[in-house]
Amino acid sequence: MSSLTQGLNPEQLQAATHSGGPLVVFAGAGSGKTRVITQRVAYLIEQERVPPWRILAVTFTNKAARELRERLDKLAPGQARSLWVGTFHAICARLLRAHAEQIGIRKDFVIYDDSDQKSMLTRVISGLGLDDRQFPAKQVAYHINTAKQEGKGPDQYEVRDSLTRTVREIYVEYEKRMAASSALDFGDLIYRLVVEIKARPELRESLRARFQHVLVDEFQDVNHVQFAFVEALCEQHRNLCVVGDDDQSIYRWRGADRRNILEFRQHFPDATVIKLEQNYRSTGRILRAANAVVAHNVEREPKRLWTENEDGAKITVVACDDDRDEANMVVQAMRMLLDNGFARQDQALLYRTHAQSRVFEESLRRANLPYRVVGGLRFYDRAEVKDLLAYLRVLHNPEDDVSLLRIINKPARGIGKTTLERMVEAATRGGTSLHAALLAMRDDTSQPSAARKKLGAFIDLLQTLRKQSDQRPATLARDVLSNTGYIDYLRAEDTPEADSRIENIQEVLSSMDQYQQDAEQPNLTEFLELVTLETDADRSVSEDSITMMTVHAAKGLEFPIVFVAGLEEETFPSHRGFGGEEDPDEMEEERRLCYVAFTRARERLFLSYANMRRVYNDVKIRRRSRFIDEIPPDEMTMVGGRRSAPAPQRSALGQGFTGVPKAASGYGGYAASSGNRARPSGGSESGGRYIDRSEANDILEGGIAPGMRVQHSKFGIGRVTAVADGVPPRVTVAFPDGSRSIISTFLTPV
DNA sequence: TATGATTCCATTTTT
DNA sequence: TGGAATCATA
Repeated sequence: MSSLTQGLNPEQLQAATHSGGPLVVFAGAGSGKTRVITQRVAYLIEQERVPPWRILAVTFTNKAARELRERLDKLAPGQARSLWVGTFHAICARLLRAHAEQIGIRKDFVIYDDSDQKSMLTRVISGLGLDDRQFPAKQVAYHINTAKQEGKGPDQYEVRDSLTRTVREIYVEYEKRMAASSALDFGDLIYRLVVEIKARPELRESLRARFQHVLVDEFQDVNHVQFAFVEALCEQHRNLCVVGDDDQSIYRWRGADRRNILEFRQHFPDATVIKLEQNYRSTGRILRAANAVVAHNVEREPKRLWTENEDGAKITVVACDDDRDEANMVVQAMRMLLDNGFARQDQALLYRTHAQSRVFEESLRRANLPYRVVGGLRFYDRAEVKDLLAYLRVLHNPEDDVSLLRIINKPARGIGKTTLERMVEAATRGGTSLHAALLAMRDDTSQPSAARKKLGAFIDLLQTLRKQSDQRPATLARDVLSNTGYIDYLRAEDTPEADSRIENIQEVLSSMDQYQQDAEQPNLTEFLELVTLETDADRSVSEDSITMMTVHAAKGLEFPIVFVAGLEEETFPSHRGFGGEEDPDEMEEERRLCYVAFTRARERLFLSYANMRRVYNDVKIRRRSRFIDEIPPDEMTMVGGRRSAPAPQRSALGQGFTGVPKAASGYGGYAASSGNRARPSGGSESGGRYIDRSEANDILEGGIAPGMRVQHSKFGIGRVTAVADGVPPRVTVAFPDGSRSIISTFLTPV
């Protein structure tokens, strides 16, 4: 046991070795949460002798699940394999398949992702003769998904007005079509299982008997059905351990309910409460800044995060003229850091919305710095990837309407709109799948013979594929590509994008090969499920590049250097409500988001904001974010704000910047430190208004540059005449009564 | 059926 | 502003 729990602090130890009964762990940012969960699972297996297959650990991402398994494998070799670890969705999908017969669904049901769901809804809405402008699929999807999160089926869905009445109508029809397609959407995976658990005592008993201990990570972001699921599993043995941080709850808009963790003690009055408050990740300054900001929230579990780490450098706040200026400042600082021995993968840039990434991408490209943008379009969402998967899905489960519709005329095989409309109509009327309608239509002599022939050819194609394949995913996929001429169809486009599409197809094939090697029993069902439940962040491998992502995507990650950009009112915190009144709950969530952003940083935190920002078509004046003002002034250094931006060349930027600005000697002449681990491959060129070396140095070393007016507590106000390298830099200042050399940290710009 | 024009949309997005 | 999706037209 001692080897198992070595190096844990008393609270961590208590959490890891808690033997049973409800337990809630409030785990602040960087408090070693993952470690505790892993150690706890190991403890249960090794000490309490709980068989691994009777332990269920729920994580919020597939990546977290993988990590947990890997770590556990080191702690308790050989035990990790049979442990139940996964996201709510993955776990529930697995349980639904295992009990499919009992529940009365196809064992090989497909999982519809958001875009599949939207296609289905679009069809249902127009099938009901409704105006799709009045009832956009996206909005209806939101209502249906919310209902499922709250555990409400069409029957429980509350009708309040004419809109909800129609939504309910759509909901009913949608469920019918989903059933005909043997498809489940994301929400269904959990909702459906909960419904069945409630309705079927024998299922309930078998699930209860199966899991002896349940652990849930990121509990602050659990929604109602998810909680109901967990509660149902633990009702008897009550061995439920939940871990989370209410300050890091950032998915309220998706149904996450912080009350689940805040009110855990009401649900389980005998719950043990443990708070992990020691932070092992960040410097004192970063932690104090993050704490100070989040302390402005009213509704939170009181806690005091502390650290034994040293204070570290002050947080640098950079004021910029506009968004382009901001991008240049940040990139310049990144280059300086690279010169000072930090690697590219040590640095991350976080922003509130994806839209902000573009300017930075441009700047990074100009600076020749490799970067990686996490999120945005999921790999498996690319059209060509979806096409290939749709073929596989149809071959595997012909009833999958959405996939069938997607591929029936791709590549074009002369099955036109009218034919399809008739088919859809027949399927809806008969309550059958499209596939059934397709077969019937081919055999219906009252249909035009040309159409019947084309349909017949398509049916034969599917037949052939189904027969000739040995059903291993990769083989099947290759057969699909060759028999349908899909690659040629792409190639025929003859565009540069087509090439990258073909590459993407190749990547799918190789991921299939990989899967076949890794999986115990490779099969199409499992592969398809894996692919729909996998996100882009899950696939991302760390390369030697700077990482850019939204704050949401950064949750759970950490970096030595973190830049948070766009700290302006309206941007971060994001929008306010319509009437100008801001919603306090929303503002608190924004503040938590800010807390998450800051606490990703280990050593250095850079914040930036722009006084002017392009928003869609026009330029808006921006005010610095209140979150900056909530940071204790002592913890930060303000840089910039004094530069006026003449930049006549700015307009030339749009056409692509080619020349090297005249002033561009500063960066090239910079004396690099000896500890270089990575170097920017670019030359000394930089785009936009050039930031000279002293300015860049400001950003890094505390905002002191020649020419600036600075204040010293003893000598008063003076002007900087020179800055010498060093950390912190020594600054020569001309005071009224003579020149002095002073360490920059004793100076404040005025 | 392929293209160019037009229109629509834009917060975050663990699954 | 920019991109994706849908529409119109040859």
